[in-house]
Amino acid sequence: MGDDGAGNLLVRKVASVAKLSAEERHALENLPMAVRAIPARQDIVRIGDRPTHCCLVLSGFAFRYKLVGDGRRQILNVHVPGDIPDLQSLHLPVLDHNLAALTPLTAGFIHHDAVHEVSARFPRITGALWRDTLVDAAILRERIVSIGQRDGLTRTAHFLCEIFMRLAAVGLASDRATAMPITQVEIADALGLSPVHMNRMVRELRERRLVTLDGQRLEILDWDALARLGDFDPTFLHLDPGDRARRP
Amino acid sequence: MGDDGAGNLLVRKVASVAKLSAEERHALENLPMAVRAIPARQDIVRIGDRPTHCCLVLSGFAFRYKLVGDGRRQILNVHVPGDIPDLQSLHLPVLDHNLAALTPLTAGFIHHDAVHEVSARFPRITGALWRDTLVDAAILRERIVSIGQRDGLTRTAHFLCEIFMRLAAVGLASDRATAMPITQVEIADALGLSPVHMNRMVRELRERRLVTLDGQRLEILDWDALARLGDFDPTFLHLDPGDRARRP
DNA sequence: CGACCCATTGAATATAGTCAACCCGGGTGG
DNA sequence: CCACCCGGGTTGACTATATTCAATGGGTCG
Repeated sequence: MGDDGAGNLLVRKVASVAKLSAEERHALENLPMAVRAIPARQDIVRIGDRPTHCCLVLSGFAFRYKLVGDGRRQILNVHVPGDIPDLQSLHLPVLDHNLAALTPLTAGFIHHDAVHEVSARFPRITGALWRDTLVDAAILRERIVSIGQRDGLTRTAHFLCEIFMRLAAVGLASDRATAMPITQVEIADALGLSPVHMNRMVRELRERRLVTLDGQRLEILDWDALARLGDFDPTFLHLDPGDRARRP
Repeated sequence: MGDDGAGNLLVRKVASVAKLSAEERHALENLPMAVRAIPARQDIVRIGDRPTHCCLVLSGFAFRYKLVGDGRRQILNVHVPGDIPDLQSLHLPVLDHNLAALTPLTAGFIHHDAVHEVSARFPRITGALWRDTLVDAAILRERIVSIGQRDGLTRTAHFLCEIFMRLAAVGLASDRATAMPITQVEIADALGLSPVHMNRMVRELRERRLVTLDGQRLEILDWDALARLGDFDPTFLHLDPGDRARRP
């Protein structure tokens, strides 16, 4: 039941939207949750599945992806601690994409029934969860814009800004650096670029002294220049003012 | 209050998810709704706005889009009658994209308060509306896959399949044809292709005798071949079995 | 040590973008 | 009534961004 962080991530997420009553907080903290460790690169749920649980990322990164006819992979979104990547399975019974661990992961699995129950008792919790899926959609929209209209370099800069801000919003980034255990191949698959081209874009950003990125750690050397180059406007993240203040 | 179709579109959408009680049906049918006609190409709400109403498309097409730094436009999704394109404004107060009429449009505007109220009284209506935003997100995910991984021809074929099926699902397509008043420039902006290239893709589909498309009407000449070419699997539309049966 | 994954780089190629021109139909105004 | 204009569609020619192919090096882990 992990009160050492597990429930708190949920409480925090919901509390960032609506002030919680003691009752609501109690209900969230006591949601029955099965905590599991998942090795890197392992699928958690697959396209076509009918999940019975929601998956709350406790530590590590997860990602969702789809494969196309000729075997190529598109990564849809990367998920950081505090995210509930498959929340949509509450109302869309069959999964239309895969969810996998990007790094070694600990995740809490909460039965749909339990979520429905809390949600029925506390409308504001429903609202907060719904909102969470809407922010996910907003991120998807911005990704469409990036892939559809921005060139490789802009796209890459934008992505790094986005991930950095999302990590900062959950307290996982320092002023200018954060753990970022994601390979170039994976970023490439997320941005619709080839791995080779991705590598060149990363090199370019490095040579321009905007970031360092080594597969384990992302360091922002010049946030303003990076955001300008990446055409990055954080509105789409719908961060609350408190989180937004944490901008580097 | 338009019982001549207006409320019914809502009733139908919700009823396709959960069997409605007489009470629920009554509440939906009597949602106060301001019906307005909007000329083609006019913005309805803009990025940065804080909408107070939700917009239900009654007839005509709408679309959502974003502009990037250098003026290019990315169309995020096209909306058909029955859609509520800005439902997310219920929980995300500031809009992160624009909504506009693609064709002359009639739309019903329902105050957020009214939606919240019905939603508070009838959890299944909440669920159905939430679900609606989730299907929108599923469409966005598939769009990411298309733009990120599929070449121009595949992408175009996929898009035509998608739109056709969505129109068929709301009864707006015959066996093999449907009204489709969308220009090539708009399809191009939706798929992240240049207008010139879009034109060539349309020509190619026409020359292969898969579709005819003239800016007013889409006719499917060979659904199976088109779906195969477009790598189209309708799972992501999350249509209910009844609608799915209407496959051409 | 060898296998493997990831990063890196050069060279050739391809898909898609840009530029520019032309056509057509419909609406407008002289 | 006809000339003009405008939006949308169409096409050719050229260019560019990004992909593919191929090869190499550096870690890490059995």
